[in-house]
Amino acid sequence: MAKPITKLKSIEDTAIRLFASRGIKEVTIKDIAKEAGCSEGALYRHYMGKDEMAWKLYSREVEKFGARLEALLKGEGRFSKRLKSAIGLFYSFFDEDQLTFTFILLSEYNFPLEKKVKPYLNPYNLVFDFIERGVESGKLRIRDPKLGAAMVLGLVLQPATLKASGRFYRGKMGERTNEVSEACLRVLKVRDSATKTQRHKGRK
Amino acid sequence: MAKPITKLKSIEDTAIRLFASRGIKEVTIKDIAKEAGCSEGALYRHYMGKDEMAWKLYSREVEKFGARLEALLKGEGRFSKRLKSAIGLFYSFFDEDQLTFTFILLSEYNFPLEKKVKPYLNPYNLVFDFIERGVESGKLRIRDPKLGAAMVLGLVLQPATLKASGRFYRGKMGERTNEVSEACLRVLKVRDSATKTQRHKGRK
Amino acid sequence: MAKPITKLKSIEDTAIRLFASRGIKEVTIKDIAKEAGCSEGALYRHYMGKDEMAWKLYSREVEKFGARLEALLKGEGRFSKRLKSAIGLFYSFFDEDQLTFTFILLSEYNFPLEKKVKPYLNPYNLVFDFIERGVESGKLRIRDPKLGAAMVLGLVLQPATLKASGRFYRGKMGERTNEVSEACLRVLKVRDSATKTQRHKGRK
Amino acid sequence: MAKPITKLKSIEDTAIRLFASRGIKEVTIKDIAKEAGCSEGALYRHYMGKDEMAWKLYSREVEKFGARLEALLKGEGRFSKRLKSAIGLFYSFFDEDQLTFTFILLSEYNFPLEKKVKPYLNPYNLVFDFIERGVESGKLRIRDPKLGAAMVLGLVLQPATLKASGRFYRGKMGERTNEVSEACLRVLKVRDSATKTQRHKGRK
DNA sequence: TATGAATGAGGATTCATTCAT
DNA sequence: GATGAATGAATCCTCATTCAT
Repeated sequence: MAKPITKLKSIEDTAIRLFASRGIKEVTIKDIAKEAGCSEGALYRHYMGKDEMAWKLYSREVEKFGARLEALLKGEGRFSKRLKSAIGLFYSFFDEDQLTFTFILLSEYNFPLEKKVKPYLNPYNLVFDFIERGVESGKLRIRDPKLGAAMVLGLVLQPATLKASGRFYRGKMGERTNEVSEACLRVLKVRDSATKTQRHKGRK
Repeated sequence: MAKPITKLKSIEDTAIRLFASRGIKEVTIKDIAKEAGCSEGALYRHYMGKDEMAWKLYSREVEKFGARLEALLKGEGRFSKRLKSAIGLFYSFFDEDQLTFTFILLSEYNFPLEKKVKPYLNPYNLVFDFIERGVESGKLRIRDPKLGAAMVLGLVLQPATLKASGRFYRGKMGERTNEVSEACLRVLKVRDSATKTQRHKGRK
Repeated sequence: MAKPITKLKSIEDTAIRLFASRGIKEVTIKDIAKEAGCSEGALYRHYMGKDEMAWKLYSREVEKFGARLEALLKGEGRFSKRLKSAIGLFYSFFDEDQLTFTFILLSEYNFPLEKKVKPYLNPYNLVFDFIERGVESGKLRIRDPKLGAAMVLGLVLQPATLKASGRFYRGKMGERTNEVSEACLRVLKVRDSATKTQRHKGRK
Repeated sequence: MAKPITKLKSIEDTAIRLFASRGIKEVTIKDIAKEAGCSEGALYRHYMGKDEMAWKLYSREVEKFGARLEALLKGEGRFSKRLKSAIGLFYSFFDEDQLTFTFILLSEYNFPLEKKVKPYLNPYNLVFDFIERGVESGKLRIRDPKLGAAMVLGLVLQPATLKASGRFYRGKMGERTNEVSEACLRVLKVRDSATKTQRHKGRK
């Protein structure tokens, strides 16, 4: 156990870090090899090429996150509670592994359209389903769940994007969970007791 | 005199179209030349190189939009009215020139950090200033204008991003202006008559 | 007309020469560029890659030769006369452009099977058709034209192959045209006056 | 003790098969290891490297065949009989182990010129010596034994080459031994009783 | 001993940019 | 000017061979 028998982890960590900070296209195999402390060819034992590596890392991380998100959104509890937990999950992911979060955020549109993560682990789909169920059950007074999901996702992610690019406050994103969650509830026109309470507090 | 103008326009239109659909990095000079119907060298008559071309087109379009946005956000009228006009501007830009809109959206993080559009025409700055003035004047009951601006921008842009990538309804974005505007007002906790009306309707 | 505006000819000549002497696989782009006096990238203006270049040169030369062969084999005159002319053509091709001849000989089995020269210019097909017509018209007393064509081709080409690899006499292949032609006539059991004369002479 | 022998055999069989179907250069160590069911490193236990392996396999097979050929060509019996046996040997080799035959045929020009099989087991040399002795003893009425050997070899091998590449009849090559042998006798202008009989039959 | 990850020296290819015509 | 062939540095990738485990 002294030495790892493979440099795969080092390669992957380095790749995610570089992809996050410079974008996939700007990172060369040479860069990764140099920073991972291995030869350029080592990469090809584990991946068919740079593009495949980028996609595999991206989909793996998205799906890993998607699995955690699914557990929260499909779990027990009031709508508003689950939503808040989900946003907490987004932001704790950001705070704990900003590189991976940023990698995901920035890479989304850098893959061919036919490449798709598993649909049932796709965060956008999960959020959409969650909101659609909320609309159908009458808990949300908005009309269009697709638009609602898009707005909520943008609302949640844009502050993180801004922070990732260094144009935001220094604190943890987790500290914003409450404010952002309440904004989401207002966007979605949620009616359950938590929201009412919220509004009362807001008014006083 | 018409001809050279036309040729440059053809190059720029082609470049924006290709950049929007494939990303700057994936587009070669040869691609642009072929589709614009000119030689590879012709491009260098107008721009110093591909990167400069991409940046000039990007900053020009962002600033052109920024100028229109500024006129609305700094204009007369109630906060809610101006916000709605601004969102209408975003979405009519999208509907009328989706390629350019997409080019801007996707290219934002593809330039070196030191490249910056003129700050007073930067849409994010304009939105931030607008919201900050709203907070300062007491029209918005949120605490952090930076967070508010980020949330609102994400809320507005994410539906457009989704539509640009083909994962949204077929209609015009302009049709969503009302819903999205109202969501923004709720996010920002605007207090002026328009919002109140909105809430009353919502409660009944 | 002072300078050629392209180095294509130089590249192609060099490529054929190197392919002939070392085999396609053993020749690198760098080798070709160096000997052709150009950069490595120059090649890619004219061909999509090394493999495509090799195939294009191969098929072009085979087809060029095939066209000359066709004119002889489908021309006027007795069977034996045309056969002899054809063999003369093979050997004068060898004597005049040994590099190209050798390139063709050695490269035949270095291409994927689905790559095919135009069938009506394929020398093997032309010889086969020629012999088949001879069999059908009763001029040849062999049974199987396919076998006959294969034997004749091998008989004609093997001496050239040997010579190309430096394991043969120094003289011109053209000097062997008569002996080889007569051997072919005997293999094919040709009956027309020329052959009979030949046999009489042989017996005395 | 059976196992290691079997493993080596599996590597060699696989190598010959892959070399025959794709050419030495196109086959990688990884390919061989995968198809032979062993590790990449295992190969280096038996050979110093890929090139050495290819050459050892080639020369071993050529010499094995050469030994059998020598026995026939230097054996007893009329010239024509021995020639026919030799051709039978070529074709039964082909029929019984087409992969090895093809490997030999296609690999001949893929080794450095200084690599040579043992001269007294080299099939070309054996055929040349055989024919030279025939010429010297007056059994063949051709002048140039080197040309004769080349013609005969080409005549015999070309049909096999064609068959190996799938462009020939389905039957066994062995069925062509008679026709090909007789063609060789005519090429070589053999005079011994067998030939005369042949000609008589041919004329009727 | 057997494995297969890693090496590293190339090799093919790309492509923004230059420049002779 | 306009053209597009050529440049050449950078990039991705290959693969025989080595070697730590």
